[in-house]
Formats: sequence, structure tokens, C-alpha cells
Amino acid sequence: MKRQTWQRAAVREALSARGGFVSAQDLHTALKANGSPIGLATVYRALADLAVDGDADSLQSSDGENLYRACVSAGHHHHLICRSCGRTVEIEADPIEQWAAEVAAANGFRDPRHVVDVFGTCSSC
Amino acid sequence: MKRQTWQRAAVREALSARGGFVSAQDLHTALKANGSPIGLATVYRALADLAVDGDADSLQSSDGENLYRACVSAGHHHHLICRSCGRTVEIEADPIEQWAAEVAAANGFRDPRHVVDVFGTCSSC
DNA sequence: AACTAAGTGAGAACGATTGTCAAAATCGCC
DNA sequence: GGCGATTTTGACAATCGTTCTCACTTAGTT
Repeated sequence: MKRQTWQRAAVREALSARGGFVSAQDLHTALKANGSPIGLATVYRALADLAVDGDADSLQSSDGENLYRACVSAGHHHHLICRSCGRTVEIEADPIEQWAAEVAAANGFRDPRHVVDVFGTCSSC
Repeated sequence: MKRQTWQRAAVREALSARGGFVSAQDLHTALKANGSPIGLATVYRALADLAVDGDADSLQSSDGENLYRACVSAGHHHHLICRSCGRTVEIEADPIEQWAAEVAAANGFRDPRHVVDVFGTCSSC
């Protein structure tokens, strides 16, 4: 069974308070800075759980870190990310979903899944 | 100046011999297995150089490794990757290029770049 | 052949993540 | 409210991929 602990709540809250993508380490540092005695391993575990449950989504930064973000729209979606300030916009990509499925089928691939993220510099940067 | 060494040649060759995506570690192991006394650090450096020069492209696997592949078509393209055997198909994605540019512009993002990769299970797996 | 700057390699260092395991906290039940 | 079984936690060690260090070698030039 899955238990409810203040640590998980804290991670969940800190994550949505941030808005953008954060690394597990950063989140841990932020929590500690706010006086929480939470452990690093716990943050990792909580984030992994959130990602599995669909309450957060994750992506890898270009330097190999796992970044997490509180998921606003629960469904499948993609991101437009500012490479300078990290601001993130969730985007719908219906044409891409279809295209991915078609391309996969055309090459005999089953059970297609895809990674689609767009990076750019936002208007305020 | 950039010098030509047998090590770089070996990496380049081993990479295209493989066909699909390989991790730096695997490539190093393969080279050693073939009797080459090449060092691991050198393989990393050579791969990074190849990627910068556009002779190879790289992506991150789901478990955080950097994978490299000899680039057949020099231009911009994407990949369809079998999650089971690693077989890779290079795919054109003209509609996506356009879509990415549009979405970026619509949200005030400049200089858009994107990551598009499709994973699936190929017909022979 | 000699010179010089770039490249190499063994191993140390590093940073992110995961595993370990005893102690602490939660939930279901009385 | 108290109890017990079981999950979760947290400090720290371990792991894994990658990068750094630095003395040594080598390509390319003169």
C-alpha cells in the first residue's frame, strides 16, 4: 500500500511551487533551505513515484540530469522550454502524435512512444 | 590544429561498423576486444569531436547514457529506435520541422531547436 | 633530425543516482 | 488511544558514466 507522509507532500508542493523544471538535487537543496530535514534519497524516491503516477513528468537535460516538473494537464503533452530562463509552456501536438504513429507503423514498429520537446529563447530573454 | 591519429580513425570506423547507436563504453570494449590498446578517455574525446563535427549524432538513452551513431545523412533528421534490439531508422520529419517553428513563434520563442525521437518495438523483436 | 603543440592513456576525481539497513512513522484494527 | 505489521525514511556507502590531470608520446612542420 502507498502511505501518505509529510515528506512526499513536501516534495509535491515544492515541485508545483517551482513552476518550471527542477533537478532532484535543486529541489532537495530548496527544501533544506526552507528548514525541511528531508533526505536526498527520499526526494529522489518521491520524484520517481510522482513521475510514475503521472503527477509529474520528467526529461533529461543536455548535461544528463533528470529534471522534473509538476504536471498541470494530466494527459499526454509536450514542452516548449526556454533555454535561458527555463520557462516552460505545455503544448499540444496532435499532428505529431499522428505522425509518430504513422511513421512507426510504416517501418513495422509496434507500440510507439515518442519524445518531443522544443527548445528556444523566450520573448523576455 | 586538429591532428589525425589512428585512434580517431579507429573510433570512427568502429562506429560506422556498428550501424546502430552505441554507448561510449560499449564502443571502447569492442575496440579493446579487437586488440586495440585505445584508452577509454580517448574514445570519449573522439566521440565528442565526431558529434561536434556532425559526423556522428548523439542522443541520451532512457537510463542516462550518451549514445552515438555514425551519421549517414549529414542533414537534420530524427530517429525511430527499437527499444528491444536498438535497431535504428533515420526518418525525415518535414511536417514536424514546420510545426516546431510555428509553435515556437506562436509563443514568442526565438531560435527553435527540437528533440524528436520515436521509440517502438521493431517487427523482428 | 629537431621542435612544438596537440593528442593520448592510466587512474583519480567527480557528480548524479541508487542501494543498504537500522530506526522511525503510518495505517488498519481492536 | 494503543498495538503490531509493514512501509518509509535517512545517513552513508556504493555504483556508474563521464571528465579531469598530467606525464608521456606523436603528428606535422621546419
